[in-house]
Amino acid sequence: MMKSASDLASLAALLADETRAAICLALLDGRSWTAGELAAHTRVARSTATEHLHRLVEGGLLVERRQGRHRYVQLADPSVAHLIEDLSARIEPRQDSVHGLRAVTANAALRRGRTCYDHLAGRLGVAVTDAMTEAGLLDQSGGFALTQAGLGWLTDALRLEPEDLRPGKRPLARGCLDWTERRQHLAGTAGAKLCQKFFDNGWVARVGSGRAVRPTPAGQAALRDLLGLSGID
Amino acid sequence: MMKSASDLASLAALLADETRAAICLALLDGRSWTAGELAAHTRVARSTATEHLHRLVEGGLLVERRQGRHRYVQLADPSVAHLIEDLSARIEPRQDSVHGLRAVTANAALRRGRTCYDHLAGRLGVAVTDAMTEAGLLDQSGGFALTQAGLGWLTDALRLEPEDLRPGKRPLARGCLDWTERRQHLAGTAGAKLCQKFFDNGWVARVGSGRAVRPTPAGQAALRDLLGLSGID
DNA sequence: GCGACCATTCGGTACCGGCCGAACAGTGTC
DNA sequence: GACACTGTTCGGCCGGTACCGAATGGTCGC
Repeated sequence: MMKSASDLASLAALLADETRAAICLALLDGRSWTAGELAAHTRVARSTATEHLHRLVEGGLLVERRQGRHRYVQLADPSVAHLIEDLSARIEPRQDSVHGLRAVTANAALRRGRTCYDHLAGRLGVAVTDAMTEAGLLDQSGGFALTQAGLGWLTDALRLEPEDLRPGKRPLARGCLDWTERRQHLAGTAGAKLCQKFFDNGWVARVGSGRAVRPTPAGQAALRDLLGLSGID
Repeated sequence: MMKSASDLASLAALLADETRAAICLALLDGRSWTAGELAAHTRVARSTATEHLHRLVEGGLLVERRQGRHRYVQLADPSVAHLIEDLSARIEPRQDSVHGLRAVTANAALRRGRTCYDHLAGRLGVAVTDAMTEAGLLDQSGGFALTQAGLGWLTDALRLEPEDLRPGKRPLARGCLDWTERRQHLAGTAGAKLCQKFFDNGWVARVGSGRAVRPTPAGQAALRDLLGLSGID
């Protein structure tokens, strides 16, 4: 019993450093970054970034892929992303008075819509989730689960493959608490597949180089037709 | 954006110390402990424990209640318990070859059944969850949620108050990953109320002074009658 | 009031860990 | 092969912090 206290502490220690925390937050976009990119992003020397990545990989939070002279890292697992999001959601909802026009517009874009590792978040993610609940596709009254109608909708209307929607190790549907909206949105396997389909169909597109996304005109039409959502930008 | 990295790091830093981690794990039993008890439990000087408790309260993980010359602390919130359980679940499932008879029997008792902050866990908690799923009271196929039948069962068969089962800030039903069974069990408001009812009815009783619980004879009969569960000890 | 007891504050010490720069190794390019 | 570039290793510096013991402040029981 006492042993697991030190395990818990070691795990928490991985995120207890500002630079490592910034690295993990950057990787929340679900993509692979090189060590150099992360060093530049966190404004530390490359040697320092190397050491951090070593610890994070050692601790199982990240996985690496060597390719030529590059070292790509990404989050090990959707559950890691979930963990980091959960921790972020606990942070006091402070009034972040970020100064500078670029920061403000970037923040506004993120609030409007973004990816949260592999699913949609921000106002867009919450709007989709709410519309699905309204339509009886999602049940939030007794927890957070897809209904039978919801499963059918994903395969019929959205043309997802049924074998992609089997409950496996990862839960099919999960609520993920949004740190800007303070509301739940759809995560889990279904949330990931839905997000991927939105990208494949050209319904959403990335804004800039970060995690921000916004619906395309075709996407706005699809949201209106499929979920009765209008006025989503 | 860069700002929240330091927030995340500060939050993680609270759990990144072995003594503070041990304190939080001890408080997972849901009860209030005094500063002195925690100091003895973690084998540090009282002055050291005081400093740790100060930081944990400051960081919002714990709340304190002064009463006479005692200072009682407990976890601030069910979501804190959830967070700590989530982190613990990520810890490598190592073969804990704990030596000594007392440690072995204590561990066996914990594996059999225990409370996880405010709901049932261990083999007992998983067995109840599985039986409820089997009976169509709980839906794990599309997520983790109570069915309409499940809600009715809680009020009719278990005589829980309907007003206690309204979806509020805390989700009604949530899956909580067990670190011994590696399986989900019922948590959230419904899990807490169900656990409380089990105690009130004398169906389960604590074993020793820790978190371990086991069903009473009356509890075994109730589990058989209500859920068709037999052979639970 | 006096003595137990719980908790807190305050120096002081020791150690861990983040950071950098410089040197070095591996990889791709001209 | 020379060069540029990415990433790694190593030594050294520095700040933060976990820890303790002794002294102090409250609170309860006699």
